[in-house]
Amino acid sequence: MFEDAIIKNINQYIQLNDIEANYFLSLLYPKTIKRKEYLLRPNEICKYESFITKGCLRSYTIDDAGLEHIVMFAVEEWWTGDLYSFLTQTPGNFIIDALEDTELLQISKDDLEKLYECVPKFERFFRLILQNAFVAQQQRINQNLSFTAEERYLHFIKKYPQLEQRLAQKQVAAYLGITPEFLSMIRRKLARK
Amino acid sequence: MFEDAIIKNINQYIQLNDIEANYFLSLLYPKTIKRKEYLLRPNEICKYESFITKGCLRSYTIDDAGLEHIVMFAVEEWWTGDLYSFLTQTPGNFIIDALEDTELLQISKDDLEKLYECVPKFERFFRLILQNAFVAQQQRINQNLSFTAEERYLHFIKKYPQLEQRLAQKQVAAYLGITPEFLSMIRRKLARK
DNA sequence: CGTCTATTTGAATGTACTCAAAAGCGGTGG
DNA sequence: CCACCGCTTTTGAGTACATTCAAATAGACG
Repeated sequence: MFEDAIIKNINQYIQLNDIEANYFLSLLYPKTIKRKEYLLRPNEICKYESFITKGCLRSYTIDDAGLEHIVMFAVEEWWTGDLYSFLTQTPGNFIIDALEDTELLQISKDDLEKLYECVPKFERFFRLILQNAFVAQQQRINQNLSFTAEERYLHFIKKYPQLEQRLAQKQVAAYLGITPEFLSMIRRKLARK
Repeated sequence: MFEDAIIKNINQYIQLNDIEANYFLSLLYPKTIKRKEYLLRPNEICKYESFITKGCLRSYTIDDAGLEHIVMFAVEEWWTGDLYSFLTQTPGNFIIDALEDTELLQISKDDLEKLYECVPKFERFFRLILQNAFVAQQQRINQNLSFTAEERYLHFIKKYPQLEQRLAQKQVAAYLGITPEFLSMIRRKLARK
């Protein structure tokens, strides 16, 4: 059951009894999206935070020149969404679409607020999730400031070895902040060694 | 009183009664550090998260070439610390020092855990703080990917107009991810318009 | 199998860096 | 109060990392 995965995941952070777990599950909407379909279209309001049970998504922007820049990937056991848009319920900056056929469990802002009221332990759960995400982002910012493109690439494949297999190089380049051509050159150079 | 500032700040997010507020205040250690002194030395374990009542700090790394890269500034009403080091109580990656004479209120990890137990509302408080920090970081990552140095500079002075006044250009450059020389060129070019 | 997209390769270009030196600024002590 | 010292900022020339544009090749999907 897809519901098992999310409860198991949550139990790594907080302890839920059956009533709490079932209440939480009752708030979730399952959704499937196919590869290349949108979870969040440009300028759309983000109505749900989504927990991924299967598949892979990217959150990205498109700049004035039409180039895509990937802010995050999300795979199984990760939460995704445009948090700013979700919190403010105003149109966001990010676009989210599927890089693989994907299955999600979604929770709306109202239901999440209710959940915080009824089961305050979830405040803790999402605080812990956010702490981890904050630390990871801070490290990424530091790397973007400190590392060359080649160093960032080497760090990426070391940190997420399984993820690189699932992604087109183009997507990796858009995440690292370089052009696909330059990533291709970096890989050629590394392969010659 | 410096204690007023932090309670006022917290009351913007959660409602504390006097008992809760006083309990929280009892867990805080005041500290002052002078300009150029360290809050966190290289490879030191981060024992406290710190709320700034006066002054300005920077969290940064030094790369192999000896260059400094600033991950965040922190001024009045902000929390700072090396969250990874604080959570794991292992040596961290960041160095924190004061850019101005600074006054802080510090809380230890043990006391913070106690606080979460005794006053669970603080789970909510720090979740909300982290949400905001997460959103801000995500936007910064996107800008580092999408914008030129000039665009990043213009965005920075627009977003933190009062902060630029307090910082040496060198520090701004280390935050934007460029050399001081190049920031100087950007400013000259902008001034000519 | 054919079409469309991703990847590779190369040449020319641009953005930002390095190194070096001069000028400016702020704090401190005489 | 001025002079000096150290650090920051400015300026310029040469360089390196990464991009752009274009074309060829490879690969994925219907």
